[in-house]
Amino acid sequence: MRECLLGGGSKRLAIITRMTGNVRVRFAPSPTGQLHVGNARTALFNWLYARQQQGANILRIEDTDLERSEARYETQLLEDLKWLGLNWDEGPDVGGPYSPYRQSDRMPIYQAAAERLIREQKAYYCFCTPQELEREREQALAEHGQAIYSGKCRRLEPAEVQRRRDAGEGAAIRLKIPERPIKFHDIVRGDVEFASESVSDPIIMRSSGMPVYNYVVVIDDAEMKITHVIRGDDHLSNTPKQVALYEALGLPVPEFAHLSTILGPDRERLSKRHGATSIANFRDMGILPEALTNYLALLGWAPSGGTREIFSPAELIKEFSLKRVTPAPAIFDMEKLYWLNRQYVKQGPPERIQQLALPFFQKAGLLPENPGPEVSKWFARLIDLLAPYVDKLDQLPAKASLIFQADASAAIANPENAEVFAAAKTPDVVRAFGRRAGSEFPLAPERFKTIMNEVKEEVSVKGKDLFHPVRIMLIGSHSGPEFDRLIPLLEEGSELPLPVHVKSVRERIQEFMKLQ
RNA sequence: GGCGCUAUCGUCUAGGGGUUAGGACGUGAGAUUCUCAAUCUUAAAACCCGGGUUCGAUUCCCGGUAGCGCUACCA
Repeated sequence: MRECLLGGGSKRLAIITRMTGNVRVRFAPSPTGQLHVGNARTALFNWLYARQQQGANILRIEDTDLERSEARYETQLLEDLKWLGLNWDEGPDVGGPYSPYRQSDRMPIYQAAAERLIREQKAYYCFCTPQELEREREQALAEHGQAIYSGKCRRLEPAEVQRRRDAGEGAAIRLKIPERPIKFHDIVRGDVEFASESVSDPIIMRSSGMPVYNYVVVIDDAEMKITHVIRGDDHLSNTPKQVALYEALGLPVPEFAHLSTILGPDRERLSKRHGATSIANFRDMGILPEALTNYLALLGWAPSGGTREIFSPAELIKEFSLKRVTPAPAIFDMEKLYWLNRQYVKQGPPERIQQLALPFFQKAGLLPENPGPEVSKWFARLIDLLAPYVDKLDQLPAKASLIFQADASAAIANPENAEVFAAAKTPDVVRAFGRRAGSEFPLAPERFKTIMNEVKEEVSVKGKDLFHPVRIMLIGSHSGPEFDRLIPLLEEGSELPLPVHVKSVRERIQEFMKLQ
């Protein structure tokens, strides 16, 4: 498709865009740090809309801030997006009909457009120095409370401009903001209007020749034929300047959809100090990408009816609607994300969960780098047993300590077990069970049941008083999974070539009895 | 300070001129289980305040308040 699109010429392209409904959206991150949930949600909404409308999703890298942009962040960004399952049709890595897709590679385009605006007298050179501007701003603020550029250089005679330019005086380029209200439509917020007096003539080119964000974003969106600008609402106040730019350029203004901010529990904009906020953090915790996209979709959007919560990416594409996006800021609720993740861990295809869980065990040194089929089969059952106990995959190795770690003396010393040891019949149960099961290997679940019945008769205990001491002997705690599933795992694990030896039931009992 | 955006349970939200204001997370209680987790049932929990419009506002309008954003030769 891509080849035919590139090779087929503009006629072909026109046909394809018509077929695809013409919707073109973009996600335009700056490679200045980790991809963070707020931006990921913007990326998700763009992707959902593009896929639903069968339009194009474009990835553009906004790296005009050379000081803060780093190539490694760009690489990471692409990886994080892919991990989330958000793909793109045009971008710096895959190219596309509007290449290049990295702003630092598009400087001549910005330069040419700025020169055109100057020529058409829609923009002008501004010779004011930063110090002057600072002084003016303070004065304006004191006088009428508005820090608006005076427009001093706007009124300069052409001859003087020419003279100062020729003399080599540095100048930035400013756009003329028209003297009428600037209106635009926002899909999330409705009609928005800004009075002209509240919008300053913005600098579009710095005196260094580097273009400014609010300018390049418009040039790029226009050049790339973006039809819907879906982005964070921190850009809402910038939008009138951008609309004025589209108009000055004589280009169609796109539809806007400004998404509300995601806040931390303290109602402050979500940031690093709130803990895990980057996509990489969530991946490392063992949050599934589909759980994260599901949660993010629910932050600021709800299906009509508002009762369903669990949506696969395909279902989101089907149900999503920009018109149903809520304008109010939302607080990020880690607990709900965990709950959603648990649903995916429990209901997801077991092979997928095992595959995602494996690295956590390898990192903990509990499983080999290349587990053979025997080990894999055993591991699959281990995950099956443990999955209902966790919210996120990184909790799995700790939960598995009941399999991998058996420490009889720690079990005896653990204050949580004190109550069980204090029970009158506990020593009898330990002795009776130890005598019978301590020499058997492998212990079959049916045999275990028989033994438990015998112990029950001999000591005349039942329920907790019977089961708790036995469980402590086997896994060091009075609570844990049911024996039917646990015991075979221990017995089989003890014969497997694992980096950490899994003790069999017999070994566990013998160690425990020694300490009695 | 100015400009803009926002306002339903603690949180995410549905709804909308007349509703027992619905769902989910979390919390409490109960059921189940030898136990824990999971699961199921159940309870408590909300329309920011003041005016207007209206027979009737939580819903529409205006104002206030609060929160957030922008107010850079950052993005």
